[in-house]
Amino acid sequence: MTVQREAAAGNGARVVPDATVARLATYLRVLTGLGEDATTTVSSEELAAATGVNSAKLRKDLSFLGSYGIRGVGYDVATLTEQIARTLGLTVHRNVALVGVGNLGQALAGYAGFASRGFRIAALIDADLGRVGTTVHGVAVRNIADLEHVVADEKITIAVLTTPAAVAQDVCDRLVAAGVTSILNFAPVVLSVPDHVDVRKVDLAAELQILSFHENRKNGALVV
Amino acid sequence: MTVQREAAAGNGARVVPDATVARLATYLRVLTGLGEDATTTVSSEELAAATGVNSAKLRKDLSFLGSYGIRGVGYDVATLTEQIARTLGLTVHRNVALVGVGNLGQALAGYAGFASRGFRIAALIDADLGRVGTTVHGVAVRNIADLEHVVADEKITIAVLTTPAAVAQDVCDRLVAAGVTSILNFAPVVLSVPDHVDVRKVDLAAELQILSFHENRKNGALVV
DNA sequence: CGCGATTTGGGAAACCATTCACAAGCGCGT
DNA sequence: ACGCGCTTGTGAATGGTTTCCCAAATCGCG
Repeated sequence: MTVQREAAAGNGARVVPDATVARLATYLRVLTGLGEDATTTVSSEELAAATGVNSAKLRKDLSFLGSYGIRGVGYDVATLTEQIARTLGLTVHRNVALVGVGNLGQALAGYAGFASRGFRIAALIDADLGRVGTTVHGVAVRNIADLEHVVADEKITIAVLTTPAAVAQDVCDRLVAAGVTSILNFAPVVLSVPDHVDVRKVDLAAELQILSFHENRKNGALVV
Repeated sequence: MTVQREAAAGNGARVVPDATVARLATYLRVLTGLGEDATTTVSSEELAAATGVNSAKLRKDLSFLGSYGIRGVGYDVATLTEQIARTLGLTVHRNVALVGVGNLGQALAGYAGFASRGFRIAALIDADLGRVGTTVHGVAVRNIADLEHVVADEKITIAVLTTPAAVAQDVCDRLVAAGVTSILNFAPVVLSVPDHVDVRKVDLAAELQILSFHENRKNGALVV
């Protein structure tokens, strides 16, 4: 049975939908919390409540990873945690470079959530010579002139971009040329990159604007 | 013509799809940039290229706001900018409270992108008495004990939550009780709120995990 | 003043994601 | 050993989003 899913996968490719991937991280966080209590199994209903999704959606999401639940019982917390981590590629260690050590960059460099979930900020890079050579949260700030060396030496494939908007595309191009294949972009610009590079954008002002839209709707409904 | 859209809108309600709203902020940013050059009109093709979307999608997005384009010509930059701003509710001034003045909170408090797009950080709130009374980026840090007063006095409806995960739900409850109806949550927890409150979550570690998934896919394809 | 080049707006089709609904599987109690 | 209650996994239905495509509108030019 289930002929088409395997078939569509081709040589081992695309099976987990994007929307599912985006939720796996949340499931993983909640599961990790459950693992610290001595909880050994969860039902889809419980996990769904804790992660704020519908239980059918959760089951469908988990079914993309394989069949790790037990009918009548639920999911084993340890097994499920491991499978999600494996799917997300968190079993191999990933070094991350952060470029642009301004306010936001410094805050992210010290963000405990990165370290606690297996991402090591292996390099900080900045163009401001006043900052180069200083140490932020235990990591030395390197000169952007050495970007290519740093990326190669530390075997970095993921970069966090917190530079000013004006230089973001330039820095992005250099990162890509140096071998980076995933970029988390906080600069308010649309980066253009080759197909093999993934970019995720976090636009803080946009988030507030989206909230503003909904505020507007709430009030607008009253006014007429 | 177009009977059902108006009808579905009821007393002036829901017409712009969520996916569209999320992109409007990007369009607005690019348009603002164009306005500063002396560009007076853009075609959907040009604007689409600059914002990294498909031109058909862009036209459909804009058509939800009304019919502000001119066939054969394009969109007037000034008009379109204004219409998007109006749709997003950016014509009225919005005061924002930021709760949790740690590393990330301080960085966000100073984030130029908020101020430049019409959001004023009207209040900083923290529980650490060592921080209360200090000034960060020109705004005094208030005691969390006064949260309710601050929210009421400053007429705040939008809050940014950058507290530790452990207290996020408590703080959220108090914000909601005090009248906040939109929350931008950076704490890695799923907040539960009443229906009339909107929450948007920014999960920085999740973003890296999603990138990690794609890194994994890229390599996985090579290995087998 | 009419024609061709251009570009919007939107109907319709294709695609993806969510939700529903239930058969199949599992463990426990008897 | 067997049935009962519980929970998964997944087809099918639904809903939302994107893409395709082209008629209709506008401008500039001869």
